[in-house]
Amino acid sequence: MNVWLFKTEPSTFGLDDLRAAPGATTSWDGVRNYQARNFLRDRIALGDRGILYHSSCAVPAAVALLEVVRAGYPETPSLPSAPSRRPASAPEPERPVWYAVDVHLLLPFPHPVTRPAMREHPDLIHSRLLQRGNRLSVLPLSAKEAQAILDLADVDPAAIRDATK
DNA sequence: GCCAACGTTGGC
DNA sequence: GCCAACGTTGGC
Repeated sequence: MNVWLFKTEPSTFGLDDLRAAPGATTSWDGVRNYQARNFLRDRIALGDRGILYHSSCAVPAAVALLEVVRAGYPETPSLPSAPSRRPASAPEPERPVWYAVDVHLLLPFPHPVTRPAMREHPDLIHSRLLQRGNRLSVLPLSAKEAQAILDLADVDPAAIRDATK
C-alpha cells in the first residue's frame, strides 16, 4: 500500500470542497504534467492512501488523509469500437493522454501540518515536498515521510492502515 | 511582488 | 539535437 501526496490549491478545490462533495469523494483530474500523469495511470492503486496538501495559499500545509477508491482511468473515455468492426485500414485508436483517479476523504487532520513544522522533522527535512521549485502535483511519499506527517498531525498511526471502514 | 525552478516551445 | 526564451508553479 503506497501513500501519495495530492497537491491542490484550496482557492480552486480544497479540503472544504472535498468535504462537501457527494460521499466526500472526488475525481482527481486536471493533472497536466507527464510525470504526474504516469503516477495516476500506472502506479496509483485502489486502496492506496493519499495526503491532501494545500499549496499556493496563505498557509501551505498537509490537511487530510485520503483513500484511493478508483485507480487510474482516462479523463475523457474514448468509446472503444469493437475490433472486428474497425477496418484494417483505420488507424489504431489513440491511447488517452490524461488520466484521473478517485479519492475519498478518510480523515481531516486535527490540525494542518505546515512547512515549518515539517522542516523540524528529521524524516521530512529532505522530502521532495519541501524542496524549492517542486512542481509535481502528485508525488509518492515514503512510508517514513507519510508516517512523519501523520505524527505531526497528531493522527493515530493506525489510521493509515485501518481507516477503511 | 519577487525570485527560483522547471516544463514547453521554437529557431537553428 | 541544442538551447534560449518564455510561461507556470509555488514559497516567501
